[in-house]
Amino acid sequence: MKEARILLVEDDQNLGQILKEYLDVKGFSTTLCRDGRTGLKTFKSELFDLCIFDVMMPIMDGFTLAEEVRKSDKDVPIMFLTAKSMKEDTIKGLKIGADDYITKPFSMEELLLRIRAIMRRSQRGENAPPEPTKFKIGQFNFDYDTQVLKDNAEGSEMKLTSKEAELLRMLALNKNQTLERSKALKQIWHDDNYFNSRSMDVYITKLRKYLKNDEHLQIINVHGTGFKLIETSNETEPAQP
Amino acid sequence: MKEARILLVEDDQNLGQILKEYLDVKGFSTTLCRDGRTGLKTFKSELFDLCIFDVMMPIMDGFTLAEEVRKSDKDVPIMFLTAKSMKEDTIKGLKIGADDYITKPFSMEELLLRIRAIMRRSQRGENAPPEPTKFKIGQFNFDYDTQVLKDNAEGSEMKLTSKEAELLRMLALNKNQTLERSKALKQIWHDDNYFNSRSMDVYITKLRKYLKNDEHLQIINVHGTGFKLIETSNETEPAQP
DNA sequence: GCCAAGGGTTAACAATGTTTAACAGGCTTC
DNA sequence: GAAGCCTGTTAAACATTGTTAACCCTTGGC
Repeated sequence: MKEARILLVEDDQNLGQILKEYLDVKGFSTTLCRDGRTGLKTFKSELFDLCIFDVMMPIMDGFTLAEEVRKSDKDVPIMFLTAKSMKEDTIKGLKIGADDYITKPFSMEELLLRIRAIMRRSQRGENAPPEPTKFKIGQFNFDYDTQVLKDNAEGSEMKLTSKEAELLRMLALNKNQTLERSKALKQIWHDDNYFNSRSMDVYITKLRKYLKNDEHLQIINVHGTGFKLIETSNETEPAQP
Repeated sequence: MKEARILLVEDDQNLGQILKEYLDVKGFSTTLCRDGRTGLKTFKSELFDLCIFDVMMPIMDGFTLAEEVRKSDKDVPIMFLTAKSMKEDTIKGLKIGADDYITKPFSMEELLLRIRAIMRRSQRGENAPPEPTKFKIGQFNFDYDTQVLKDNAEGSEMKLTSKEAELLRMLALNKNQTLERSKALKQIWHDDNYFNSRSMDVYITKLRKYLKNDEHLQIINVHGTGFKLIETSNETEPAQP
């Protein structure tokens, strides 16, 4: 099982640092932000499995941050650190969709137990529909596990690199739909920034070359948004009004 | 449940004696040492389920002692007694792999609760389903205990070295998933650095040679991340989402 | 002690994979 | 249609991995 990523937003530098070190030692990959604004920015550019937000923070409080986060990801588990168990806070948090609360002061051990509980829960969710790893794309068979793309027309096989395979898989999973650039960047490159974005463009070019034998396949760009792998059927000639 | 053994290292004779008596009454078998040096010596010659070290001690402080102990046992739970909750101390301790802290002054009751919590935790770890040591990998049978890899197709047996066996075991445990390079290095080489990483590459080559008779087995590289042992079934039928 | 064998590491070089740079077009907006 | 960002493409630069062989060690026999 891969190292889980945690986004920790805590304005108290001391507590934040201690928590981060502790969680890192316990096998998580933790990113610490000092305030809600940088927290939100970080969340939008990287991929996390769990968010832990302090409620009382300057600039942007934990609840507001959570609401913003929910706008771009409605599933990621969120946990709040509250000064004391205030009913109002609790209710507000529940509305936003918090997964757990922990009231200061708390022991590291307790925090860890709760984190593991949440992880276990959200894993179950993932277990439900296993994502396919073998695809039929036009005249090709693509096996994500072996990273092999087979051209059924020519009978040839091409060995893809891991990045090529990951990108093609995401495109295939979203066939005929737009795959958002930032989504792919977060999942494959783990960071949505300019250089990775250009790198992704290079991979799009490579994939287009791999698929060029089948004229019914195209990877088209959706300007400012992402890419779309489209497969047009042979006999369907749509009328142009 | 067997009587748990505790190694208590505390330079304050009064406190040490009181703690020992209390713990003994509560059903533990406690060994008390007055300083880090004798503590280390004792640890190396006997078996303990838990260590409790005072941080402030002459000759050898608790952290140094813990580091030494970690060299010969990287799993035994260690708990620190600290004069006050010093942030630096906490961080230092966490890096070493402490399981808990307790700040003086503390109540006996609190200490007992924490000890039991730790015991419960480490027991859970032990109770968890024991990791398998015998694997069926494609046309091979691999026995980690005897370090023997048997080729069922040819009927031949190969004797692996310990490093080969450990690496193959980790790959087998993560079959069809990516085994992170750093994870393997930490577990098998105990240090994730450039040279060990190259050494691991050499072992990957060796394992590939061992497995090359079965064409459905591959150890493929996930660039910048690790390796994946994949076993492909004979029939390749791509799923249509 | 000396030698040989085996296991493990380091070195060296080849091959492969990924990112960055550079430049050429494209799409949008005003 | 000009300015400014986005995208397409290529090639060079950089980083990681594959492989072989030499080089340490340690161990055990003589």
